Amino acid sequence: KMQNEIIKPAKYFSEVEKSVLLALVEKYKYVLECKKSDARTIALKQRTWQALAHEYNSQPSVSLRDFKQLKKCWENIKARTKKIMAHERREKVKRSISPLINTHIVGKEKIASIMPEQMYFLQSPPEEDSEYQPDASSQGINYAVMMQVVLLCILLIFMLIQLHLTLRSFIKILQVTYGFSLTGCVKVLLQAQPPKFRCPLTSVYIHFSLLTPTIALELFQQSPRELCDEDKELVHFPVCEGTSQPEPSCSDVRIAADKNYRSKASQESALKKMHEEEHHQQMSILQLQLIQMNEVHVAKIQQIERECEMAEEEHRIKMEVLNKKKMYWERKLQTITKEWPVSSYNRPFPNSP
DNA sequence: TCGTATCTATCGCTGGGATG
DNA sequence: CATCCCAGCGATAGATACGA
Repeated sequence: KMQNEIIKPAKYFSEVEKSVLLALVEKYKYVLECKKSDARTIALKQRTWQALAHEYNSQPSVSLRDFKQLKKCWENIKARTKKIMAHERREKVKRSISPLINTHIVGKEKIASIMPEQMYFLQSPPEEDSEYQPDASSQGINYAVMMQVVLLCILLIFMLIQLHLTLRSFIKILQVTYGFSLTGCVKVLLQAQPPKFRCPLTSVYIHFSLLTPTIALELFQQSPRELCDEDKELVHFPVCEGTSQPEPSCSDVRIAADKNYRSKASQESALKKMHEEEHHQQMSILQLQLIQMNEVHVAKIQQIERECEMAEEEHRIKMEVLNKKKMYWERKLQTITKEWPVSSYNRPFPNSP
């Protein structure tokens, strides 16, 4: 009975045990929290959990747990965190947060950061716009961002209808003014302005404030005065007010366009200026694309490094097992040679009666 | 290629036991 | 006794295998 009590692990995970588990899950989160479920990924997850359990059990001051227990514990932690953060969000909406709830789970932001796509809609809304920083380190498809893209596309279609543009002419404008395709434009828009994901309207209107003068000149031949009014209408869309700071360059262009189109005499110089600005825009977009590419490559290298670490760990475990086996057989061989030296090979077998 | 069956991981809920 | 935690269970979704 005593032995059983010693071997039997503590029923509850202590804070130390939880922090050890959390650190290990954080370490392997790219495998464990991967949403893919094909045979290869599932097998990899299984092996990773086993490796994690091995690593966990080799830590001091933790009781022995198998990987299923650890996995379940992590699921419970996730579920609790989600529940609490959802509750917090509801409370925040009601503007009455209990301080007790806030401190209930220590490091819940850390837990949430391991599974950002699961927590996106449960996180508390930002206090100030400047505080909102999307997790740049999170990899894979962010479904929330995908939703924003879909919304953005719907919004674009509505705006096209509003401006009496056909899709074909809109794409042509994009090609003429920016020199790249519609998809490229949306992509750059999203990549260039991550803090504005929560306010797609702002981004769209900033872009349109750039586009509108060109639209008028190149396609519709409207009077600059009319266009200026239209532009102003777009720029003063209520959602933009106080939600986020517009890009300085965009703002400059907008102001420049606004001023220049008020006078017919300065139209040509304004055009030139516009083209210059557009050129600058193109260059900055290219720069952003380069930065993005750079980031992708760095992330890829980090991912490979992590995979290397895991492979090394797996290799180390295998080597340990093999060495133990080797030692076992060597010992056995020693025992046999002691009992049965080569000189006395015709002696009867020791265990035989 | 499509439809169906089977398997498995994940998630949410809940009962039972431990704890204060 | 209320609360919390662990672990079991059922529902669901996605992957895979297989036959028509």
